[in-house]
Amino acid sequence: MSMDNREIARMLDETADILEILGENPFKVRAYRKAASNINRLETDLREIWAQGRLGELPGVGKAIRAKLEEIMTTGDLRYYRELQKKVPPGVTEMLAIPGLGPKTIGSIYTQTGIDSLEKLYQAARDKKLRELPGIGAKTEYNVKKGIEMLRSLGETVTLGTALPLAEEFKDYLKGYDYVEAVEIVGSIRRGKPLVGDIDLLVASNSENLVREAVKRFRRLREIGKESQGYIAGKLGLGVDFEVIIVSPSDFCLAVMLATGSRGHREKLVQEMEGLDVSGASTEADVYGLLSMQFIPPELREDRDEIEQARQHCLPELVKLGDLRGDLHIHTSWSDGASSLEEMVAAARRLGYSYMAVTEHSRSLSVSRGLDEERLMNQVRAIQEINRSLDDFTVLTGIEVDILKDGRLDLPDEILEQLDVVIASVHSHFRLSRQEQTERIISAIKNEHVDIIGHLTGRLLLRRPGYEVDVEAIIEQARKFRTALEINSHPDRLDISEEVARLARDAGVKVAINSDAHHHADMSLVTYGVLDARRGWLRKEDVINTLETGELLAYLRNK
DNA sequence: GCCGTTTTCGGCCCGACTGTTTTCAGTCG
Repeated sequence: MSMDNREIARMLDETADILEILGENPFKVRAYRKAASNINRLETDLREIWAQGRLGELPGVGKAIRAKLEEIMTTGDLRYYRELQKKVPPGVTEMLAIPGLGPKTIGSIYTQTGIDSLEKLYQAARDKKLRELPGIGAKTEYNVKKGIEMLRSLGETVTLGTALPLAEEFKDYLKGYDYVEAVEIVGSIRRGKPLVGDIDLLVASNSENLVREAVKRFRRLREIGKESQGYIAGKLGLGVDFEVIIVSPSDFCLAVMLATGSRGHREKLVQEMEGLDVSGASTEADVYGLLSMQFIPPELREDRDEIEQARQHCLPELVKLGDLRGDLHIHTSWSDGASSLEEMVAAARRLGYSYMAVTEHSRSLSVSRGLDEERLMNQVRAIQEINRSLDDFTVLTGIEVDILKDGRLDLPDEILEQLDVVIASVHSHFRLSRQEQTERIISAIKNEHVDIIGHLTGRLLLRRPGYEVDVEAIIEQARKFRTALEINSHPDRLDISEEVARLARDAGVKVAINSDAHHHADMSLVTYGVLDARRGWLRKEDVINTLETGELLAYLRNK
């Protein structure tokens, strides 16, 4: 079987997981993780790089990993990885997802008890057996139980960041056949939900048998599941389920609409359609038109009040990717970014931006090589130097300053006031009480130099819930002090969430859609942030980085 | 396991918190 970059990266990452549980040299573990993350971000197919004999040129790929990549290229598998899996079964590495439980503890549990699945671990925790092991007490046992319950509640979902690129590749593949008249991604992916259960594709074709055969030849296919007339389901690489529904071209438009959902939205539509002949409609807009409604963008079809608003023709005009004029949250190799300042500027210009703000971590975040005053001022001078050589692009100075435990900021006001953009973010003390956490963030909001609050809740999808904060109180203060909230676009974060985004909008609080890129390739992740914003009903005027350079600078100065 | 205009060997990201202990290992960002 052939694996794509992301599957190969996944295999290296899982190798790192196992090595970590086995107690291997942490630097070796990190080497595998680094190689995996670099491969994940490649824009070129690894196979192509291999064909050119250039695998060794990839950063983080030395002699040993190159040999493993070559084995994957030629055999489609990796013996080293299979051998490691025999020592540490997949059910054991899954335990790494439990918050507070790390490789050492997992290794010790597994070697001492042989527990090799989340299910068995849960039973052991419930039966109070875990606390009998050395180094594990009642508290850890309780956290294990809670952690597994949290993981269960997530169900069998994957992030949009995993599913969407795969869905698009599938769609493009099927579109290439001349007997396929149209393909559309439908279901929750089309609506831009941050977590999705599977990939749903709708195909318009008069040759449903040929389409099913084509599906079976898709290079990302892993297994075929149910199959029937006009329908085929199964599993793709990365373990993502899919369903393909094939309809005749004349039924396509209405079928797309119904299959896009959500269920609640669809049910209301069907009610509206009763007694109405919509068979002549060739676009979704036509159908909504026949129902005397505005076209409802898929991101809004969540059965909130979109149908009512569409009927009254007062749906907002949602912000679009093309509205973004710049990115206000960027890291470079000055702190923990993987790309140089120059590479990030080049990437921003390729995206057609007019500006970007360099916002490194501040000194308290020493893991990330956070900047102290001196290095920050050196960077400001470097940025001024770059700006002198650019006439159609502005690099803004900035910082992602740490909000300390007591709500003070990690850098003094005299420094912050010299910067164009100040983002304040929480990176520590996640377990404060809701009130303490809220007060801490509010004191950052009140600082006159703080322009944006970064990733407000710190949530990581499928990994950890956000910390407890009083969102309403924060929005109220953000409105009062004219501080914007960030939509952190990383598909694992999408923080603030669509719900909070809509609350912010309704309160008149501005939002910044940022990439938080640590690598030049990650600047394009704003597509996910834009989906989040659209699901939060945001318009262009709600988003500060849709402003032109001059307008933005004026806005920041008036803050 | 990777990397090198300080090095082909010896570094590589470190400090704080948590829960377990009773002086510290493990986890996290």
